[in-house]
Order: sequence, then C-alpha cells, then structure tokens
Amino acid sequence: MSTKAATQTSLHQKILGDLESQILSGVLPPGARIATELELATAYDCSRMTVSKVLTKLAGAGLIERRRKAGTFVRRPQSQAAVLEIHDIRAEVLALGQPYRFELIERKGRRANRGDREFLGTEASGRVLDVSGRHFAGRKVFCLEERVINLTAVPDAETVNFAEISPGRWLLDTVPWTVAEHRICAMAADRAAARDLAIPAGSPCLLIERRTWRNEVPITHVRLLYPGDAHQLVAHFTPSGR
Amino acid sequence: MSTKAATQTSLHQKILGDLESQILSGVLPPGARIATELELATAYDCSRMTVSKVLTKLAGAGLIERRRKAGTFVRRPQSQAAVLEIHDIRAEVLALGQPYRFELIERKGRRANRGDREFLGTEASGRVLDVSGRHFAGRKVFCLEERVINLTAVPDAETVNFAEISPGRWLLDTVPWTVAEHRICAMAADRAAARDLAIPAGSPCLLIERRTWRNEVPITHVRLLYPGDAHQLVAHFTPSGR
DNA sequence: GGTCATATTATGTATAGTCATAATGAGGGC
DNA sequence: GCCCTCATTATGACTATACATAATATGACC
Repeated sequence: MSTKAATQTSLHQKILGDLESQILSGVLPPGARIATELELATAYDCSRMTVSKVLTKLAGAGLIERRRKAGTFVRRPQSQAAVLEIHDIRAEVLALGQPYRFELIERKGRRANRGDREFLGTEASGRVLDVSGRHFAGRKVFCLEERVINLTAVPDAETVNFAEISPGRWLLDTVPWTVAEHRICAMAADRAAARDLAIPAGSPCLLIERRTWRNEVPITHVRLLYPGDAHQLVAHFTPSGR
Repeated sequence: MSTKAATQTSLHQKILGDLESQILSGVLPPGARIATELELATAYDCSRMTVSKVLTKLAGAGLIERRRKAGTFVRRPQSQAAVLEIHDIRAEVLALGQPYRFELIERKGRRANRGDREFLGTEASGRVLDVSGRHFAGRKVFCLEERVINLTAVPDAETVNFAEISPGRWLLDTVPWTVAEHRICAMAADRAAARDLAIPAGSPCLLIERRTWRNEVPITHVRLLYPGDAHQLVAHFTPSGR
C-alpha cells in the first residue's frame, strides 16, 4: 500500500504495543475476540504478514490464543509464570561488592549408589564425583554446596582442581546444560550444615536443589544451602517476553 | 507420533531444531559465527524470510545474537534463567488431590502508613486494605497469607466478601497484573505465624513475597508463608522457549 | 430431523522480491 | 598518518501472493 514513512518505531512495534496495552488495560478483556488478521491489516494499512508476525509473537508470549477459523482470543492469565534468574554464585557475591572465595571441603570419586540412581536413570552403574565446598562473601559463608557429578558424562571432571575453580563455574563453562530442574524449599540446618555455615543448628535455611541434563544425559545434581534470611531469590516478570 | 499431522514437520521447525541442537551440542560454540541468512536459505533451499524468522525466534530466546553487517553469533550462556511457575494456591492444593478451603482471619481498611509507602510510591496518602487468611489443604494449613491491597487502584476490593473467594483469586480475575516481583527466602516462624500455621515456633518456613503492578500502578503486596519442608517450588527450564 | 459432504473462513507456512538501516572496510584528500 | 566519504554487506521491516490446514457453517440427502 503506502510506501510507509519509516519513523523511529516500526509498524511491527506499534501494532505489538497497541494490542499489548489494550489487553493489559482491559479494553480487550480475557476471552474477547481480536479482529482478524485481515481486519487488522486494513486498519493499520499494512499487509497480513506483518500483522501475522505480531500475533504469532503475542501468542508465543501467551497473551493470546489463536484458533483456525475461529479467530484470535485474549487468553485468561492462568498459571502465573515468573522468570527466575539463577546467577552464578561468584557473580552474585561480587555484585554485592564483597570479595569472593570458594573453599573445597571434600572431593571423592565413587561408584553410583542407589540414591544417585534415581537421578542418573537406569544405566546407572557408572562412577560419580562427590564435591562439597563453601562459597564465601568476605568472611561470611554465603552458601554451602554439595554436588554429585556424573563422571560417565563428564570424565574430565576427575582431573580438575576444584580448589581453584568452583565446580559450578567449571561445569557451566565446560558442559552447558540444556535442561535444568530446580526445587526450592526451606529447611532447618542440621548439625553438620550448621557447623559449615557457622550458624546455630536448627536455623532456617533456603535449600535450592538443581539437577541439570545435557541432551537427556544427566550431568550434575547440586544442593545449595543458604543461611536463612541472608539470601533472597528475586524473580521478575513482565508478560509477553520483554 | 505417527499421526497424520506429524508426517511433515515444517521447514521452520526443522531449521530451528537443527540450529538449536548444533548450538547446544557445541558444534557451534559460543562466539561462533552462524552462516548468513542467505547461505542458510540456499542450504535449506528455502527463502530468506523463512530463515530470518527462525533466527529472529532464536534471538528472542537469547541463544544467538544478531548484528547487522557483522552477522549472527552464538551467545555465551550467561545468566541462567529458569521459568518459575507460581500457581494459584487453590489449583495447587486441588492438584494434590486434597480439598481446598480459605479461611479469613482478618480484614480491615486503613490509611497507608510509612511501611506501605515504599511500595505504593510517592502518591501514597490513599487507603489500603489489610487482608490475612489461611489456605487449607484438607485439615492441614497449607499456607498463611498476609496481604495489602491498594484501594486507590482497586476500590472494588472494599466491598468483596473475601470469606467466599480468596483475595488472590479475586484479584487475579479482576485486575490482572502486568509486572510482578517475587522475593523468596527462608525464615523461622515467629510466635504468631507458628500459631496460625500450627507448627512449633522457630520452625523453618518458606516466605514468598510478591508485589504486583498493573501499568505502573501498585496493586497488591502479599506475603505467603509456607510451613518449611511441606512445600516446594519447582522451576523448570529449557532454552529457547520451547 | 439427523448425518455426511462441501463451502467458507481464519490462521499457518512459505515465496520472492523491495527498500531501510547499521556496521564495516576501502579509498581519497589533506 | 588521519579523517572523511562511499560502497559493500548482512540484518530488519515490509509487501503481495500462494497454497495448506483446521474448524465451523451450510445444505443436500436419506
């Protein structure tokens, strides 16, 4: 149609913004039917492709639902999903303006036992590496780490000196994960944990368990224990992905 | 899997899958330059638009970075981000196969005080509504809720009977949020909380604080206290958004 | 009046081009 | 050498079109 005067914001951005704000402001309530691609295309005086791309993006962000023949509908906000950023511990400590240090407590290779098998799956007769250590922020213990590494998947781990580089950091650089599962809960520090964290036994702690895979192959299982109120996870959410 | 629909996966999906696995498997390491759109288009014998859409999607997912003239590069996995699903408490309890009940403890309107002001911002002289209650799973207390609702933004809340519908559910249906911020930490139950949760004082609890806005306007601030080990947050992550 | 085939409609995928924009690199003038 | 200009290049935005696919609406037939 019109050889558009490309101003600062692209038409794509404009349509996206318009629809987004209409949905979020309630002008288009959940369940409402949005104009068809063709109607929007004529309304904005552009081609259907442009509108289609915008709607595809909104659908990907979960704001709308598209059904062939039926049309496009505003989705009811259902399961609230928040993007939780899990930072590298070293970066997190440095961001607080404190000096970082990792201290290795123990490190030993062994055969996988019954407990590991649940994570490692059926083909579970291989060796694993136990690594535990403490992350320090200044003089205070920031977090306690207990890790099991699947040596079948990551044989190189056997020869790494984890006193120099924390296992989390090394793994992240060496074998990036493709799938991760986190479990977060509160628990009381048992005697051993209390000693390592230098807090009273029974104090509340935040436990983050993370299991990571790389292409279906289990890589590592880590338990991070943070002393109670000292640590906070912060998750931020804005709909439609940015 | 062998349904009629699955006979031909779209070219879009194929290219996306190919690139994704090449990046995740390390064939294309971080920093590596990906073939140009035109090269990929000829390689897959398709138009540049198709390749471009795939790359746009991968860029949106944060797997790659695109720079004009320079080309497209594999991004170094940086801040690990996990998608944390925060479910509706009622749905969560029902999913456990337990009967759900919400019990209102207290409800009272008042003027915003200094503590609220931090959240409500400068224009803070309005009224707020304090609501507290308990979510039950069967006979056990599932979670304790303390909420502050900004009555300036949601005047209707004043007349709702929260003994019938939990404030969280009502707000979700009435004023969907556009931005939410979560803070998660562990803390010991104080005497009042211990009484309401029917657990010993000092037991570890998981505290989730959530503040939500709708178009820059603060809506509500809620503290959810879960008895320690009873509750787990589960976050799952797969790169490139599905 | 109920069932099946068909037309219609709206989205989904893909093409082959145009023009715009940003960054790089090469050459020219001082 | 250094700065500036200009051509090159790869992505970015968009068009107009085509055909595929899924779901609904319609109508013929028994």
